Order: sequence, then C-alpha cells, then structure tokens
Amino acid sequence: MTILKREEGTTADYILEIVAPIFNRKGYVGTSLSDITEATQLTKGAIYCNFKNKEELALHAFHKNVDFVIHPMTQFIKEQHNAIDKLLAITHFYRNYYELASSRGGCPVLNVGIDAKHVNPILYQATKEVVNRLITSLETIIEKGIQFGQLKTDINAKLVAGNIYAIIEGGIYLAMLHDDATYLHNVLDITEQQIIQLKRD
Amino acid sequence: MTILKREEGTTADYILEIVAPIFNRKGYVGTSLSDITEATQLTKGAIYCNFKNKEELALHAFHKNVDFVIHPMTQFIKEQHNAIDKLLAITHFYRNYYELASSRGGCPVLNVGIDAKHVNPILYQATKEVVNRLITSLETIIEKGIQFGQLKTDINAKLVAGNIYAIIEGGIYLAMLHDDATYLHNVLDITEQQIIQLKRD
DNA sequence: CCACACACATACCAATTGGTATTTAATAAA
DNA sequence: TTTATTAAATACCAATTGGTATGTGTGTGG
Repeated sequence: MTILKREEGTTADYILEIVAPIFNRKGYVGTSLSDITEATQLTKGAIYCNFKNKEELALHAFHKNVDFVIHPMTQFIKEQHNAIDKLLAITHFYRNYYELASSRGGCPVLNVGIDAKHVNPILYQATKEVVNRLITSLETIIEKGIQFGQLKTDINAKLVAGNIYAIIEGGIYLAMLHDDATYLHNVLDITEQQIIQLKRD
Repeated sequence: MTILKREEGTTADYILEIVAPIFNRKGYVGTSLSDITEATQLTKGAIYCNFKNKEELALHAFHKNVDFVIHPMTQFIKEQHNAIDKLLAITHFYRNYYELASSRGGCPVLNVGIDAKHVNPILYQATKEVVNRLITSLETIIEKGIQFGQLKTDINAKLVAGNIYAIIEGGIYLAMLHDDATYLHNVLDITEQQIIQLKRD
C-alpha cells in the first residue's frame, strides 16, 4: 500500500509524473537515479519496487510525456469532420505547442528521438513508433479527404503527411533552441497555406 | 612532441578527429572519458594534456563537426552569383546532407542543440550561435537579392530565412530518425518551390 | 490476533565517473 | 654531453553510477 497519503493514484504514477519532465530535459543518460530519488523524495527501494530498472522507467516517462503533449491534439482533430478542418485543427493545436511542451522540457518526440538514437535502442524504437503513428494518422486524414472529395485527387498523402510533420518539428526545434515561439508560428503559417492549397477547387 | 608518428597534425587534432563523431552520436554526458581513451588508444594523461577538461574537448568537437558539415556548403554558395542560385545551391547541398552527416553521427546542430540545452550551457550557447550565423547568412542572401532586384520587394528576409532553416532541419530530423533520406529530399522539394516563388517576375 | 504480503527504507555493492599528481621518456637548447 | 622542456603514461583520487539484498513497518485476510 502507499504510505504517502497523496490524494490519488499509485506511487508509480507519482514517480512518473515527477520524473517524466526530468528525463525529457536531461535525456536518458543525463538523468541519474539520484536525480530521481531527490526529485521524488523517495529512496531507490521505492523506485525499484515500482519499476524494473532505469530503462523501463524512462520508457514509461517517455510515453507519459508523449501523451501529455499529443492527447489534446487528438481531441482537437476528432471535433472536426472534414479533412481540411482536421488538418487546420492540427496547425491550430501547434500554435500553443511551445508553451505546452517547453514547460515539460521540450518536445519529447524531438528530444528522445535525438537523445536516444545511439544510446538506448528501446527508447529510440519507441520514438520511431510514435512518429510513425502521428504521420500515419495525418496520412489517413488526407486519404479520407481525397476519398470524400474534399481534397484534390492528385495528392500523395504519404508525402504530404511527412512534409507537414517535418516542417512542424523543424519549427519546434528552432522555437525550443531560441526560446521563441515565433519560429514555430511562422512555419505554421506556411503549413496552413499548403493545407488550403490541398482543397479541391 | 608527438610520440605517435602520424602523417601530420598535432595530437590534439588527432584526438578531435576521432572523438568528434563520438560526441555527436552519444551526446555530452553520454560520452565518457573511457569512451575517449578507448577510441583514441591514448591515456587520460594525453587527453588532459591537450584539453583543459571534457567540456572544452566537447566544444572543440562540436565546432569540428559543424565545420565538417557546413564548410562545403559555404563553398557551394560562393560559387553562385545571384540570390536565387545561392538559395538553390543550399537546397542542392542538403540533397547530400543525409549521407554526409549520418556518417559522422547526425546533424551536429540538431544533436547538440537538443542534447545540451538542459545539460551544458556552453555547448547550448555555441549551438545557438551557429544557428544564428546560418540563418543570418541566409537572411543577407535574401536581402541582397531584394536589393539587386532579383527577388520580390515585399519579402520578409528574416522570416523566410528562419522558415527555410526550420523546414530543412525538420527534414533532417525525420531522415535521421528513420534512416531514410527521402524525408529530407521531400522537404527540399517544397523548399525549392518556395525559393522559386521568391523570384521577381 | 496473528501471519503474511506488500511498500518502502536502509545499507551495501562493484564498477565507473571526471579529474589530478607523479613519473617517465624523448627532444631541443646549452 | 648535460640540462630544461614537454608530451604522454601511470597511478591514484573521491564521488557517483545503476542495481540489489536485507530490514522494517503497516495494512489486511484468516
């Protein structure tokens, strides 16, 4: 049972909530067990009772970070009922992404994708899967848009999906690097232009 | 004097050459002194005789990586004599960037910019300066293009420069993540379209 | 009310971390 | 040839790393 009388949730949840932003900021190797025990005010006994090892903890933390940052977007998208509006919902969502993500240590997809590649194959693989999921969902939005006569028929859905994601992630990188959201906003402007040009005349 | 009879260059150069890709791949904290001594086949005595500490070594390594990857581009640009051709020389250069950079552990600007932000202020600052230099040089190409009547007059040089750089870096990220250069090539295609639209009619 | 399971703390582990002081060896200057 | 300089190796350091084995107390089911 959980000794600490926290309002709700398990200790594992508590640990993750505190530790996830730390992993996001400092990376896998950069985050030490002492960082974790210090931040959570728990001992290693508690940590290793709830997680197999550092790697498993980092993996859960990564998914927690991704959920935190991406879940609101999926809601946003669902509220729209045609391809153009769905795509614009995405760019709309990313307008607030800098504030959302930087408070938790940046974009987890960007951070872990780069941090883990030559350091932790599990985390690296997890990042690739998240990115694939994101791009694929973009792709299906576009495909359905074509199918339902909302978008031009000569669009390469996969290509466009990849481009949109790349452009946004590039904007996120510059925004995070310079602590300036306008870099992101500017690429969102051209992304929206590109989206509108997808519309069937 | 240098005991090892290497064809040329100082031991410091030798160390950097070997160590730079390692730092690029594994990051600052992820690269240990033993990684360095093992790869160079030198002892810590040799390392600390040539560099003040790990941080200074990493900083030199970063600049070495940047030079390796960016120097060919500046040559490319110089060969062209109007704004459009210079800009297209950039996209042309980045067509081979995946092969160039991935062999050395990825894009140093992207890697260190993300790796170092919450871990090493010196490296982080160095990355910001490199990015600023790159974007500014893009900016001046555009400004001169406007000045010399090659580009439209209503272009916001700073904005366009930032966008181009963000888009390319986003393409690099996806290409590196998935080990697939086409992600980069695809964003270069649209970047080139954008560049051509800058041309004064 | 007792035993057991469980959540967490304590204490410990070998290995590795970045860094330094000392030594050795080789060259260049005298 | 002797001496000063210097590059690199060796040996060492305290601190920290991720991880584990053992303790300890608390709540719960019998």
